[in-house]
Amino acid sequence: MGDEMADENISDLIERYLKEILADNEQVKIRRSEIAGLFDVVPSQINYVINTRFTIQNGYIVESKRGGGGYIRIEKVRLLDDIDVLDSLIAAIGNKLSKRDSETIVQTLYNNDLINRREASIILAAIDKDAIDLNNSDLTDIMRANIMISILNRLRYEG
Amino acid sequence: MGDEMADENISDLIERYLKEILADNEQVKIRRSEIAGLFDVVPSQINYVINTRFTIQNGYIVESKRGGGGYIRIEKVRLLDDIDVLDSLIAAIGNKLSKRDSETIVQTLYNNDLINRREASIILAAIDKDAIDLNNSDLTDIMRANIMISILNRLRYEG
DNA sequence: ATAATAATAGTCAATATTAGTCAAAGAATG
DNA sequence: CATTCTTTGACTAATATTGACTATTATTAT
Repeated sequence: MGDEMADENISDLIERYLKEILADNEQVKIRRSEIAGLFDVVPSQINYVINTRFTIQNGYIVESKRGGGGYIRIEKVRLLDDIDVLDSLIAAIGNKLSKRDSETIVQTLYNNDLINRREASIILAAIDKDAIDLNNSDLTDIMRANIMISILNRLRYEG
Repeated sequence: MGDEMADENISDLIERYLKEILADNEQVKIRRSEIAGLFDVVPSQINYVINTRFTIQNGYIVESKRGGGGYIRIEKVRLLDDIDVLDSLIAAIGNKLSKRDSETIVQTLYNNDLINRREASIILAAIDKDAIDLNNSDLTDIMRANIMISILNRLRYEG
C-alpha cells in the first residue's frame, strides 16, 4: 500500500495511463486497438479495464462507437455530494421492483430534491405497466428494477 | 489525446459539412457527385450519410431528381408546435426502435426545446441497452419503442 | 415525335473497420 | 486450497466504405 511502484499489473498501468490524461482533460477519446497495442495486450483487455475501473460509481461515463473511425470515450463527471439516498435506494431494489415500490422511490427522490415534478412524471412514464408489460408479471418487475436502477445511476452526477 | 476532435470518419465529416450550410440556410441543394468528389468517396456514400443522418426523425426532408441537372435537396422541416413534434415522432416509431433512432429522437426533443439536457439523459438512461436488455435484440427494440412512446405521450400533456 | 444516348441519383450486398461479450485459462491473494 | 482478479482469444455486433447494377430524367439524333 505504501509504495506506489510495486505490484502493478498491466490493467493497473492502463488505468493509470488513462487517468493521467483525465487529470488534465475532461475526457479522453481512444482507439481501442491503439491502446491495446501500446501496452501489448489483446483489445478486449481495454474493455476489462474500463468495466472494472471506470464505472459510474467511480465518476466516469463511457461511450463508444464501432465501425470506421470508431472510438471509446471516457468522460469524468462530477458526482453529487450526497448520493447516500441513491446508494441505499439502489441497494434496496435488488432484482425485482413492484409498481407500488417504484412509486415510493420516485416520491423519495422528489422529497429529497433529487428530481422535480416533471422529471418524476417522465420516470413514471418510463416504468409504466403498459409500457414495459411482458405478459409476465415477474419479468415486468425485473424490467422495472433494471430501468429504475439505470435512472438512479444517472442521478448520481450533475449535468 | 484529450479534447481534440480529429479522427472522425468521413461520413461524420460530410454530415458536419452539410449541417454547417443548413445552420445558415433553410435548405441545401447538392450535386451528389460533387460532394462525393469533394470528400473523395464513392457517390453512394452520400446516400448512406443522408439515410443515416438526415432522416425525418432528425428533422429533415430530402428530395432529389435524377438525370441532367439532377440534385439532392435537404430541407429543414419546421413543425408548427410542440404537439406536432410529438405526434410525428410517435407516428414514426412504430413497433421497434433502435438505439440509434432513439438517440435521434431525444436529440430532436432537445432541439425543439421540449426537454432539457437533464431530462434527455434521464430518458436515455431509461432506454439504455443494459437496462432493458433481455438477451434478445428484437425484444430490446420493442421494449425501447414502448418506453419511448410512453414518455412521449406523457410529454404530450405534461407541457 | 420517337428513339438513342448521356447524365444524373438509388439500391443493395459484399467487404472493411472498428468495439463488445463471454468463457476458459492463468496468476495472485488470503 | 479456495477464491478472486487478470489475461487471452474466439466469436459477435455495429458502423462505415465500396462498387456493381438499376432507375429516372434530360438531351440529342433521326
